[in-house]
Amino acid sequence: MSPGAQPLQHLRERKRQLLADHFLFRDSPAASLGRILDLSVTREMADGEVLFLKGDEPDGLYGVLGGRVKICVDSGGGKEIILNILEAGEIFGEIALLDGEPRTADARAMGPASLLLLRRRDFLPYLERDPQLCLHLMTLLCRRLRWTSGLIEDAAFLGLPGRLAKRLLGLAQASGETTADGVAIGLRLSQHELGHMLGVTREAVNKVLQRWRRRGLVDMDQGHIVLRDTAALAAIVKDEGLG
Amino acid sequence: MSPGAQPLQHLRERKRQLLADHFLFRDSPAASLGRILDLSVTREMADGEVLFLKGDEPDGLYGVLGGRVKICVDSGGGKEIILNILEAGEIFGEIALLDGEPRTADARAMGPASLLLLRRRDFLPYLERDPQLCLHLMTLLCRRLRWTSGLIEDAAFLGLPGRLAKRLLGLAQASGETTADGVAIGLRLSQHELGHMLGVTREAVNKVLQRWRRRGLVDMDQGHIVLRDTAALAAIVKDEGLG
DNA sequence: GGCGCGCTGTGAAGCGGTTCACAGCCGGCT
DNA sequence: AGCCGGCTGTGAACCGCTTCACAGCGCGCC
Repeated sequence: MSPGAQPLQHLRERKRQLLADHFLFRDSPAASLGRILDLSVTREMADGEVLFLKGDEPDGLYGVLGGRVKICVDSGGGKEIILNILEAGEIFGEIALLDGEPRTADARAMGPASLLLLRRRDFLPYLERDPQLCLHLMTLLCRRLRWTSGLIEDAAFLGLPGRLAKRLLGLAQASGETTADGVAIGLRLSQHELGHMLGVTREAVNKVLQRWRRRGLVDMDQGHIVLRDTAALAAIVKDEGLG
Repeated sequence: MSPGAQPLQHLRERKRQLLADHFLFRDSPAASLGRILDLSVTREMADGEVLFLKGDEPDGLYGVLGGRVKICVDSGGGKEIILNILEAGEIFGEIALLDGEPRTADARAMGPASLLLLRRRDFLPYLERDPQLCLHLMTLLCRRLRWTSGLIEDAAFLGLPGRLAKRLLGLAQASGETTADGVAIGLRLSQHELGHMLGVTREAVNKVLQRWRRRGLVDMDQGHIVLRDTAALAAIVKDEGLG
């Protein structure tokens, strides 16, 4: 169980698992997977360490072997928005991989993390000869596009309570565990970070959560949030949706 | 010059031009282009006519032969956001083409328009055997992704004046003509539509524009907007960016 | 232990944009 | 001509979120 103490064979096996389990490489034969694996590099990151910054020249495609990575953008004046938080098993960085333009956002480790890197110059030539993989990559891009369009819609149509409820429900689905009291969100997120995800201040998030706690919709315990009434939260999203 | 009176040869030629000029098919040999052309269908639209709605099953990839098409989303309660306005020569609808999921937004004609349609079932098999085209399609998706990420950033970091200035400068670049007074925006957009592009009300747009007109930054004349001082507008964008 | 720091909780004041209400203007239609 | 509908211009009231200010709490670190 103790990470870092594993021999090299295990590392390669972890990398293989990551790729094999991801839908990008679902249809790749074992031989191709092996060749891709040979091209891959690993990188260990400390808490808060920067992987790349917006504007950087792209290096390649990343996969999360362990830990979490935050994708975010900073305005000059201290403001920040968190576009996404990626967990083990997820792959990111496709945009700059494919078009070779500078990165569109920052990536930093949240807590220690270990990553897999497929360098652009190694991977691209490979990609050109694998139409199946191309198609999967396009599906991935489509997913991202649907996700970002969704964010734009939500920002335009929902108020803070609606967006917060929607996000909490999403987090619960992605990493929640159901208990007697309701669904506990696995991720430990500060209210500050929640605010950054929604484009509002920490205080605004707090006030909504407090209101909901008094009404019994949620519960908070040292940073962990428990959704006690997911139906009511879903209703808040829906109500605000109709203007 | 009179459209609609053209013989069929000219129509096919217009379609060929659209495809050949678009960067998606830049590297396609003439033969492939001909075959794709054979698969394509045209469609004439009246002002305001609906091409498809959010949630519809996808039919295929569209190209604008003439006129303009508005890509937008409606909330239940009358609110609307305009995600994009596409002009002749542009191609859209790739997301649903590629992943086969329901459409993410509505598309309607702004004024009469004529379109080209490549049906999904005809085009997809073709695509699978053309890795070069796949790569270009991915580049297109990347561009869209960069565009939508930009919208999210702007919404989070800029106030209304910043977003408006940025959008006007963008429109000027895309369809502006430089005159003695400054850059006139070719597109005739109502303030209502401008508001929908920025996620604010028509009144808010008006008040900002009036302020700028009094300061000599812009001029308005029956719906046409002239940017008289693009440098000052760019400065507004930049200033708010570090806020 | 005690100190400091980062997170949480809360209220007061301010502001940006909405909503509502109304007036003028232009173009199209009859 | 006269009317009507859609766009523009403008002010007043309202509201949601920000900003600022401060207090408490838990945890790690010296």
